[in-house]
Parts: sequence; structure tokens; C-alpha cells
Amino acid sequence: MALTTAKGLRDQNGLTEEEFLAQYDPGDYERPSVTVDMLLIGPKKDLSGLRILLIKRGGHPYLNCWALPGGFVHPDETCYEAAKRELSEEAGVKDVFLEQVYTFSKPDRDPRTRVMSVAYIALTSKTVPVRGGDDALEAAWFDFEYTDSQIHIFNEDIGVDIVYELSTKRFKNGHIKYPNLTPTLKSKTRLAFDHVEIIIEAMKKIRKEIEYTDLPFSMAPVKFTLPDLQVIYELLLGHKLYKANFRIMVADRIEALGEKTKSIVGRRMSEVYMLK
Amino acid sequence: MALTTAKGLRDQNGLTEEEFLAQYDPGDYERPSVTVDMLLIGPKKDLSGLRILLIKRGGHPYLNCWALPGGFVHPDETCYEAAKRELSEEAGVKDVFLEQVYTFSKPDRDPRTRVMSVAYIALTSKTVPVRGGDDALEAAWFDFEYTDSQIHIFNEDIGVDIVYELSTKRFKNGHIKYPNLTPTLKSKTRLAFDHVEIIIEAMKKIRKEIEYTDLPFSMAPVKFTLPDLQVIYELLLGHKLYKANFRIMVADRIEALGEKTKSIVGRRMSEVYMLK
DNA sequence: ATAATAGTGTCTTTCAGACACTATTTT
DNA sequence: AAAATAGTGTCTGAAAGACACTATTAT
Repeated sequence: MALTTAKGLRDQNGLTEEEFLAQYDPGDYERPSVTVDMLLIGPKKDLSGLRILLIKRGGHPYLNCWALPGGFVHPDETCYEAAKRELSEEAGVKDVFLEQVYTFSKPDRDPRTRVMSVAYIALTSKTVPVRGGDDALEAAWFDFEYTDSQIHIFNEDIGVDIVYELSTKRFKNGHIKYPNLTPTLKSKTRLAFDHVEIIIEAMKKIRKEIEYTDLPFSMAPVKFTLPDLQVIYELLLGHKLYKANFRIMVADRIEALGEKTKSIVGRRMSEVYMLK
Repeated sequence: MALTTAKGLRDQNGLTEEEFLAQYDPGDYERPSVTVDMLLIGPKKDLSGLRILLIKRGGHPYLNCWALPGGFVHPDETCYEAAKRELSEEAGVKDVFLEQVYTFSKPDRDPRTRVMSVAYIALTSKTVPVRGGDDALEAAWFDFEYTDSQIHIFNEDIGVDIVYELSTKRFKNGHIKYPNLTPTLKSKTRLAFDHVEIIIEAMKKIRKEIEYTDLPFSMAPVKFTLPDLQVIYELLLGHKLYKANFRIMVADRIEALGEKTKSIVGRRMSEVYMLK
């Protein structure tokens, strides 16, 4: 382990750093478990909507409830690396955009023991089928509709339908106030733990970041057409865009490849682009 | 502890949730320690600059280095509550704006043991003097200058001067790229741990949020004049604003109280306002 | 041929940026 | 009276929003 202070410097107990580290007992403080949880979303193949990956819980607590994919952070990895590993293990997703959102730390958010969760946004260009039920782990893609007033997560094949209503409440921080979305369960089925709140926080971040980053490009294949990219923007933002204005907006970030393909959403040939 | 699933539901071992929780052993996973660290900043009394609170480390590692205030998250509190408590204990700061920024989790960021840190922005309207050196804890306010190319933290009374140069590097995330600031130490003294990176991440967030939140108001007293508020905006943003434009921008968020005071930065009477 | 949609032109509105001026207050 | 600064009016240009038109392609 690398030393951080001058070699000979001694503390109030007369120890050098090397001596201090050798005798240090990490058991002095009670430690929480730390997990990562991912909001993994991607477009449906025909770009008619978004999908979210959920994992069915095979054990207590929230037995049989659907939950965001995630898992414990190992001793030798960062949270980012843990999120990457879990996505690969649980969803078979490799090339993925990953960004930290928020750390959830209510002491009772997991009834087993103290568990903090570092939440991540994970965006993928395709929602490839996941194996289901071969081990304890059952994973599936759900249709995901997110509006200002509602979260709707459903999968008709499995017969699962989860609805949360969203209402705006104002909170105080210091002497300034700001609005926050509060979910209310409207269906029989619910999501496990505080995972609705993770979804809300992640979607808030996504919508904000779309304005000044290339984030929606991570939901498009490397080569894409503008009609398709526009639909991806619209899915993430939750509203329609004007074609001409959209093209002006992205113009200086893309380059034409001089090819044409049939776009997914339209029925005609259109120019193929890449992100610069 | 509240149950999360239907009372009788049994898992693959035939246990109800109640039975499961009773036998659950939390020792199965290796757990990190979790701390909170705060970027506590506020304006100098004459609004001529910003100040940041630092704590001198009295023990290994980084013995005698200055560090962001912070501490361990207790078993019964959220990270937010821990941050609030530590600010009150270490800096005597009560009414403060507090917002989570980012969770730092490199396995070797603390040489003692695995320590994750949840970073917070803390904004206060006055940098009240802190007691120094009465217990193991020595705290002091430092002048804080943050530009696109440099972080400068200094206190001439104590004789401490810390400089980091900032350069922009591009990183890849999935198949999109985005820029990030990387610090290089330019002074003899350094900050403890990865606390420079916390400062960079927090300032990035502050500058972004100024555009669409009331964040700078948390550095002003409840009643303020517009010349003073404008200077606070300029300190946080790092550049000058046009008076007329600034007033249009904040116009619909403030209300005049019908009083006048001498503004801090000017030498004339000016109208007193409050945040709506 | 017809319908759909890819792609572009352009008008309007809004807002940020910039400067100039008047009014008030301190020294 | 002079200097400084509080407070307001207004011009400009860039960008967002909105609509209309032409060109191309699938059926």
C-alpha cells in the first residue's frame, strides 16, 4: 500500500504511517453493505417504445417482486466496475453507457441489514433477449412508459403490470425550495425495495442531460439514420420534436457516411450517419 | 422490522420472510466503510471572494494534510443526515443547503481500509469563524479561487497555499465521449485523499445547477439586495454578469420588501428583496 | 400513380448579450 | 459639486419553435 505522508512523520501515538497502517483495526466502525442498482433501458426493436430490464427476486425480502438488476460491490472494484460486471452477468449486456446517478441510504431500505445502493443509468442500443429462469435468476425486458404523471411497467407475456402515479411536492433545502416527484402505487404488483425512487431519480437526470450531452446516441447503433435518432430522442424526452429543428440541433455532432439504408421508423431510404 | 411480502409466502428453503430475516447473517459479504465529505463554501463577509472550510488531519493517513470536513455515516442515519450532523459538529454550521454530488469508491482511495465517500455540496450564507485546535480537530476557512484552469486554496494567517492546475481530457463511455477535468498538483502542500476530485465534481454540479435552480440564493441572507446577489452569482459562476440582464433573469423569483439598505458591495442604498 | 416520408427553407418568437442612459446617494 | 452606483430602456444577434414546401422512394 502506497504511503501518503513523508516517511518518518509520527502521529500523536508516536507511530509512522507504516506502523499505523500495520496496527489499524477496520472493525472499529459499523459498516453498511453497498450494492449497485442499474436502470437499464433501451429501445424496442421497432423503436415504438422503451424497455427496461427487471430481475425477479427468488428470495426474501420482496420474494417474487421484480427489481432493478444489481448486486454487491466487491472489495477490489469500484462501483462503476461492479455495475459493469453485473450488467454483463445478469443481462449479457456489454457495450453500454453507464453513469452514476445517486446513492440511496435510508437505514431501513433493506429489511435484512443496512444496505446502501449506488444507482446507475445504463443505456443500450438494443434490448437483446435474456435467458429466463435457468438459475435462481429470472430476468425479463418490460415495456417502460414514463410520463410526468405516471410510470407504467408491463410485460403481457409474463402477465405483469406495474403502475405508479407521480405527483409533485415541494421540499425545503436550507431556505430555498424545490419540487420533487413522489410515487404512489396504483397496481397490485409493486417494485422491490425503493427501486421506483431510483427510476424517478434516474429519469430526471437523463432528461436533464439530454440537453447538453450526446446521451441519446448511446441508444442508437453506431451507424444510424436521422429519422431513427429523432425517435430515440423523442422516447427519452417524452415528447415530439420538429424534424427541421432536430436536424439543426444535431448537425455539428454527426457526420454523413455517404451510404443509405432503410430507416427503422420510416419506410424509405435515408442517409446513414455516425457520431463524430 | 416491517414485512415486505405476503405473510405466509415461503422461499425455496421453506422459510417465511419473518423466519428468513431472523436467521439472516449479514456477515456473508465484505463491507466497506462509508463516509460523507462536504464541499462547504460560503462568501467572504465583504463578498470579495469565496471561502472553503478545511480540517487539518491529526492522524494517519495524510497526517497534517488539510481535508474536506466529513465523517463516518452512523448505522441509524442517512448520508444526508450524517452530512448535516458533521457540519454542525465540525463547523458549527446549521442552516445550510445540502445536496448530494457523487459517490467515490476507488478501492485504494483510503490506505487504511475500504472507504467509500458520498460527497455533498454545502452552501452557507456566512463563513462564521471556527474554533481551532482545541481538540484533535483543527478547522479553518480558506480563500477559494476556482477557474477553468486552476484551483487555488490558501490562508495567509496559517501560511498554507495549495494549487492544482486543471486540464481537460476526453473519456469514453459506451461509444460516446465526453470531457473531464484532471488536476495536477502545483504546490508543496496537497489536499488529503481524493478530495481535489470531490471539489472538481462538486463545482461542476454547482455551475450546471445555477442555470436552472435557486442555488445561489443559499449563499445570500434571507433578505438581500440585488447588487449583492449579483456578486454571489458571479463568484459561483466565475465570470461577470450584465446588471440589466441579471435583474431580468431573477425578476420573477424575488419579491421587494419595500425597504432599503446599504448593499455590501456598493456604497449606496438599494432595495431589499426576498426569495419567493 | 399515390401515399408516405426524407430532407430543406424560412418565418416568428424568445432570450441572452451588450451598451447606454437616468436617478439617487455618498463623500 | 463630483463620483459612484442603483436601477431601467432598448438594440442586436443567436437560437428555439413552428410551419410549409420539394424530393425521393415504397407499394
